[in-house]
Amino acid sequence: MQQPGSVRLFFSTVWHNRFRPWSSADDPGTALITHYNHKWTMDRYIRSLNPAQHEAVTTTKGPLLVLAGAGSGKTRVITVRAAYLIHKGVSPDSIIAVTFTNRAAREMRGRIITLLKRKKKKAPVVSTFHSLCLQILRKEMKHVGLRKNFTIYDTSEQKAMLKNLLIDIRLYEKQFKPEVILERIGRLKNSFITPEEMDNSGHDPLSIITARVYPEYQKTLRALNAVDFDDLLLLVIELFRENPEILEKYREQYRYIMVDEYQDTNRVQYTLLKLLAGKRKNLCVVGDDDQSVYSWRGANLGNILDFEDDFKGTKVIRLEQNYRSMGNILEAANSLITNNSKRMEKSLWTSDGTGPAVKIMKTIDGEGEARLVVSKIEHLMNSRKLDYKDFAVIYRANVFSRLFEEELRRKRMPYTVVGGTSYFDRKEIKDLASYMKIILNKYDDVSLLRIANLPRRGIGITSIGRLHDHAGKNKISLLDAFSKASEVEGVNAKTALKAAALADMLKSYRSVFMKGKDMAGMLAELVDEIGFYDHIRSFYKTDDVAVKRADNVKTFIGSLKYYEENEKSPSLQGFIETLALDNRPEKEEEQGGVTLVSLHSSKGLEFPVVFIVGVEDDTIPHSKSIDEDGGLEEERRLMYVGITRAMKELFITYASCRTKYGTKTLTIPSQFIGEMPEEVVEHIGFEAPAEEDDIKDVDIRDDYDRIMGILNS
DNA sequence: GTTAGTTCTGTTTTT
DNA sequence: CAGAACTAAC
Repeated sequence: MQQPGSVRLFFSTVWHNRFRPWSSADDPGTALITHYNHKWTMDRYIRSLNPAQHEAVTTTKGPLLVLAGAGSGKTRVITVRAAYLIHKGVSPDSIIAVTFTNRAAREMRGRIITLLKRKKKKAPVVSTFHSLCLQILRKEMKHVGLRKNFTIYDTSEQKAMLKNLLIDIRLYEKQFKPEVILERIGRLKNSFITPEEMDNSGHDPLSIITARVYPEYQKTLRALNAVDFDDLLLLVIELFRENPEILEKYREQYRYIMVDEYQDTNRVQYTLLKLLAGKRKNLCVVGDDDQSVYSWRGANLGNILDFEDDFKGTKVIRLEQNYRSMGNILEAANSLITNNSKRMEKSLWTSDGTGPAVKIMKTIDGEGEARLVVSKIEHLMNSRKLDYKDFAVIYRANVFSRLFEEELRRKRMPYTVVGGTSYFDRKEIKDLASYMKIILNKYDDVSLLRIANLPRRGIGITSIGRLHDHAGKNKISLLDAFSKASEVEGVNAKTALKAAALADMLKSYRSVFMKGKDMAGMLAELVDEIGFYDHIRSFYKTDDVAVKRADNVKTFIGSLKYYEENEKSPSLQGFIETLALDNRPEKEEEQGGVTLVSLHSSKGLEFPVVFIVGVEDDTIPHSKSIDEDGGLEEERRLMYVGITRAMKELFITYASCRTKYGTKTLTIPSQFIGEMPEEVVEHIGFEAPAEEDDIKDVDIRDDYDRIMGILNS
């Protein structure tokens, strides 16, 4: 039942906390929980929820679909629900919460732990789909066709492997790039089509090549004792289907399943959930169809739209009260999203004030846009006593970040770029990781190929090719072929010696690493032995770049050390898996600067002041998306996600001229701008001056002051 | 086997 | 324009 009194009390507390003028972007839930931890009991947590949230938390049996609009306390529902279940006597071991990203998992785990602190109860498992599956595979290894120490291939390794394969079977054609074929294969795998069931009736060349290559691809992966990301889930599903008793074991184990960001699940993940839920069907999924922006990656909106049909007796709960954004922002978002036809009807509301209008600003070009946004941030910081971290600049494509980075650097303002090239994707890191992978898994030809002549040790592609062929013919691993290089035809004695030496070295490191003692020290030694720093110095022409790359290597060694010190039973395999599955540096600390982030990765974040930039036709919606089925609607959802990140103030900017691929192009404003109601927006035409000091012309000066006046009022 | 010059191609991104 | 990938000449 509803508890009006306490609801009121709770929200006024939150409001107070949150709307202390320009307070930080803390989530109200977290802030409250940490702050009042000492006196809030579970009962009060429960009563502090609004009626819909309350119902979601206390409905513990059967299938439950929570349609949670942006900023409606979705994560809070999951965390409090977990705590509630435990409070009701459910063992923490019986509960599992599944997320997509490690970031989300970490955050959720942290919040649940906070909630449970008083009770000193063990926290339930919070895991991503992939790490959950990896764990299961590891435990049930003997039932799966994998050998010990198998390797997980990331996208680039997948690509490298496929390319080699294509060359081997003489199907490598430039017009059919490995990544395109890989995408096809991925689609097949995620539709549960095995190589044997492959439909060979395709007519176009790409289909023919895919049909031909897919079985080989899968065979090769197994030969290399490797799996790709899709396999992690598929192998578990296969395991469950072939071994009902094992499935039963996990069903008994995980009696309560919760899924976050359910709109992002693909068919395979959904199947896995169905299998795990079993007859009990204690499956609680939380998501927002309006925030589904990953369909290009296989996310299936059908999963959310069909949930009710698939699980008979599903209880559907809508969370429509928004605790994040002011009225005008919400209104703009609501109005925009109603232009989508395929969606579950819901409408966000707030009991908060309307707040300032959504400001739409036009600038002459991309550079002017950056100057305008940055100077606007400067002004707001001073006038509203805001911090750098209260601002976010959100763009459609990562290339946009550069303009803003340059401008922020020029003004010496701190900033953090979210996403982009990850630290572990750096070449030098991947090189070292390949060394570690081949040391761990001697069948991992892809890794050996990568480092065979890196640093240069005189083993050229011709010799490598011969060794590779030899390995293929004799059905031995490439590493073994290296060891016996002298027996291989066409490899000259000198080269053979070098190859054998490399193999020896790798094998000797294997025994050392396997002891699991001071692996960081071992790695440092390895780096030394192969002369990696010299290699970096010669590879990168300029000194400062080389120094930076060398620093990355040191950081990498440091992260291994960190791993060893913080892991209960550290192992080489464990570290490499962390690398593959949790692709983030250890210290992902918020540096407290202005946040630069793509629309996609802004999902789940919130900021008092948000600038969505480059809101032009062909950018949002992106020209490449509109041809695709439902592409426009997905782009609209993307815009919706961006808008709903803003708490207090939202700026939407576009430039009338933009440099694309080195040429200036005239642009037109995005159609989405017109889809927001006139009552909540304010248009400001504005040409940013090059620099405040450069303004000599009085007219421009006046104009600048006038518009700044409007903006700051 | 290595290196320097040339062509091509540009979303989004987690695991 | 800029980075990757590829080709042709040392």
